[in-house]
Amino acid sequence: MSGQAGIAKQSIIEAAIELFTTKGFKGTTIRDIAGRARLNSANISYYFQGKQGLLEACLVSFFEPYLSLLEKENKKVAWEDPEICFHRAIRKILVFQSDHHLLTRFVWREITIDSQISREIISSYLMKERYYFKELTSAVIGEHHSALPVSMIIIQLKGMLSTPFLNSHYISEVWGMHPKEPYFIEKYYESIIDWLQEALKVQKSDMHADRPPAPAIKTV
Amino acid sequence: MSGQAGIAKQSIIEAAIELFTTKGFKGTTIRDIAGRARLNSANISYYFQGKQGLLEACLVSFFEPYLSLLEKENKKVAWEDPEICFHRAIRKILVFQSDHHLLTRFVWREITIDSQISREIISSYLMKERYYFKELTSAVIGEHHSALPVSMIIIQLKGMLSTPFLNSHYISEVWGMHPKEPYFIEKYYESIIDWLQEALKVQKSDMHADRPPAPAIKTV
Amino acid sequence: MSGQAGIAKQSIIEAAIELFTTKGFKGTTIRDIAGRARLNSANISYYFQGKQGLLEACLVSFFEPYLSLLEKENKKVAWEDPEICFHRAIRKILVFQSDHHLLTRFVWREITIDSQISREIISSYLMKERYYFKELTSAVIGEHHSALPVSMIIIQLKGMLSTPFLNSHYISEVWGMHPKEPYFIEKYYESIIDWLQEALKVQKSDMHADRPPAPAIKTV
Amino acid sequence: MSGQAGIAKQSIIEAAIELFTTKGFKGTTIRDIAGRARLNSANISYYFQGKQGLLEACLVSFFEPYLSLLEKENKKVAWEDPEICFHRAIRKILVFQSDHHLLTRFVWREITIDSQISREIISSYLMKERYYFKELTSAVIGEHHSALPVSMIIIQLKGMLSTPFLNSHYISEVWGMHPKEPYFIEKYYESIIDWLQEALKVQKSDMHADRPPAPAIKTV
DNA sequence: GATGAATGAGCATTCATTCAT
DNA sequence: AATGAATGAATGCTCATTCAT
Repeated sequence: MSGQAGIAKQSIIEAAIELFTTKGFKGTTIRDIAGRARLNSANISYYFQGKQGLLEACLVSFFEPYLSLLEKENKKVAWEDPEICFHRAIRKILVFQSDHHLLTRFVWREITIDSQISREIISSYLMKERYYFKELTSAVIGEHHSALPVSMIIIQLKGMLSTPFLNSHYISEVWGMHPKEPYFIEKYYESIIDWLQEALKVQKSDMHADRPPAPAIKTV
Repeated sequence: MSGQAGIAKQSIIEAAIELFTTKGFKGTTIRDIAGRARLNSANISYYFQGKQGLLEACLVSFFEPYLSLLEKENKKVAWEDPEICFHRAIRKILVFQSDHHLLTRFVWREITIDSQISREIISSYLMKERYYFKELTSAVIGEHHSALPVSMIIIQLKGMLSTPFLNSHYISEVWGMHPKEPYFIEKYYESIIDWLQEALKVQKSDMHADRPPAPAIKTV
Repeated sequence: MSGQAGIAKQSIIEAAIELFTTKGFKGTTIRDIAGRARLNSANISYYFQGKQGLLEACLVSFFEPYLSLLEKENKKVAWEDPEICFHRAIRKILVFQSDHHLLTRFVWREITIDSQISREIISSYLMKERYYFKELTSAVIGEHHSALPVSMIIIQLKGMLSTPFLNSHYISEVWGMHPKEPYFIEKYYESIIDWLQEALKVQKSDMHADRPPAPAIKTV
Repeated sequence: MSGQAGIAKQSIIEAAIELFTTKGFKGTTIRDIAGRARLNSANISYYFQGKQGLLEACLVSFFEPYLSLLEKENKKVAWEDPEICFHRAIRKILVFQSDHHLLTRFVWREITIDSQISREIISSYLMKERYYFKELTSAVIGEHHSALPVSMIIIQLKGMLSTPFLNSHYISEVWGMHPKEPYFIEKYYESIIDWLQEALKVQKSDMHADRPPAPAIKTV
């Protein structure tokens, strides 16, 4: 019984992720979802207490394993080389996102909309994510100064991790392959590590000594 | 008359950008927009031939100056140092996006939704963007090989340029400032240049000779 | 088995009466009822062949004992003082309605709605009620004329008998007690009898000889 | 313009009253109403902010003139014979209810349902009604005791005034005429006055001296 | 006999759009 | 040019009912 219902719930979530991703949350009707899941639309309200509940279920199905993954790597720092842990965390995140590339695109896009998402839920998830990134970074650089300030590293890292999934069309055009393909993930992982090693490099002197001055442009 | 109408059109676009950004395109009603612009909602259909037309007007108001900017820097490569041009282009893009941070967030988010946007328009804009980025990159590295493949550079650059605007909440939390503030833009510009210089470095030998092997993780 | 089922049926009816009374028939869902009766909602369709059947069961549970009561008093007229019988009938009706004050409120309200009730059932019940009232009245006044025409007596009596239950909030406010309380029923019974005795008084001459003329008001 | 809209609003209210009365509030769909008013159903939300708003408009359209009528007669007590005022008030109420017999049936029925009506609105209207009835009664009996306690007079009066409209089918059967017909209203008015004069009769001794004892019936 | 899953019809409501003025 | 009234399609949701277990 609960097994039967579980299958229905799962098929609804899968249909929802696909449609939410391609058409947006607001652009998807529960009839669309029900049609794709080959169920009656009333079941969505029945199982998830409404469209909003379904959205939250989708978000949870992304954030729970995502943060659990980050937490796990964070704990290993205590007895393993922090840099190895950090690299492995990045790799696992890429693989996880690749395995759930639709959901990933949907989540990182939809949280940029103020409404329609219970901000409290999202805020707490993002706070945890930031915390884990910061801890991993700190563990690597220790007492030293890195080439980039920690806050900048975190922001850029976050951008790098989500970019392929938010710009999948772009990547298809440039690479002729979908961002979920293992080969792309592998290459992309390598390029992030390259950047990260450079960014985390311990500094001895003034960090921007030999950079040419920025061209002057006036802000409006 | 056309002056009066021009003012009305402009105030509609401004209201639309604000609301589209915070509530999403589908989540915004034309009555919301009309209310904020202090106009009757029938005017929107009147001026823009419907909500869809308003959306396209917003996109055009972003992409036209954005691509014009890129094109201009691209032309200068003929008689100026390509690297200077590239850096200046990056700087101008950041400043432009900062000046129109709401619109920027809206555009880079909304184009990840398949529906509701005339794909032809978007595709051609993005194709041009890619072309300019590729030309600038090629102009810098010339015949040589860079540390990163050109396609990877372009993807990461694109991610870096949009990340602060797509994750403005995140940046507020980490930096205690909004991504539109000049100080942030300045620092962020510097960090992109650092990364770009590293990425464009001309290679003599195998690029990944001394990187530790990636930890093995099986993809599902 | 039928004992078990009987208990279930009874608990459903009790829950239904309570909810139908406070929320109306249409305003009550069978899940509400099932929830209150601590049963699965499918049982209601099972036991009563649908919500409509449950409604009819409720109506029957009111009208059967109500009319049986009236019939009984009507029969006694053959060998007892008709006036005593009439008074006793009124008393019993008040007590019966007091004992089932929720059901009473529900029934007298719901039959004023044309739809949703099998009119035939209701009509035949009300016809019987009218018949008994008329017989009782006739038995008391015999060949004579009463102060009020019989038809008027019946209508006002009907109004008086149902008023306290249809206006229970009103009575709570005025009396500080619920219309189901014995003290109120007692006083109310007395006032009806006072009115009835006056109304049934045998007339010798023109019945309205000394009433002041009604103030003239034009009907729209 | 506002004239046009006024006509639409009025036709909606008229259709609503008719349908609410015969089918109940919950049993009436806004499409029913819109269909009868020959308008699109969206107009109802447009004009009345939803079905609930339409309900409230109907209630207000009953209670405002009803209470205004009562208030007016109440004021006249200062310089006219209170009994005349009371009788005239009763007459006007009957005429008003007769002129709006559907609305009357609907209102006096629907307020017996707890839900779906903003209780605060109703409560304040009923409180005023009670107050006016009490004032009129007190003005007539002055310092003396009436045959019936004031609270009992008010409750019975209320019942008498609403009974014909709540039991219109009943009256049709008994009288062969509809309760809205002037002849019925006239006769009914007379019978109320008869009862009222008896009830308000000033008492000299114990009021129930010669009434036969009530037959004993045990309450369950 | 009793239950939870599943359904389809129907609900109030929203919304972009049209149109007469 | 500009507006308020009016519309119809579509949406999320509710609910009585059915059915397999």
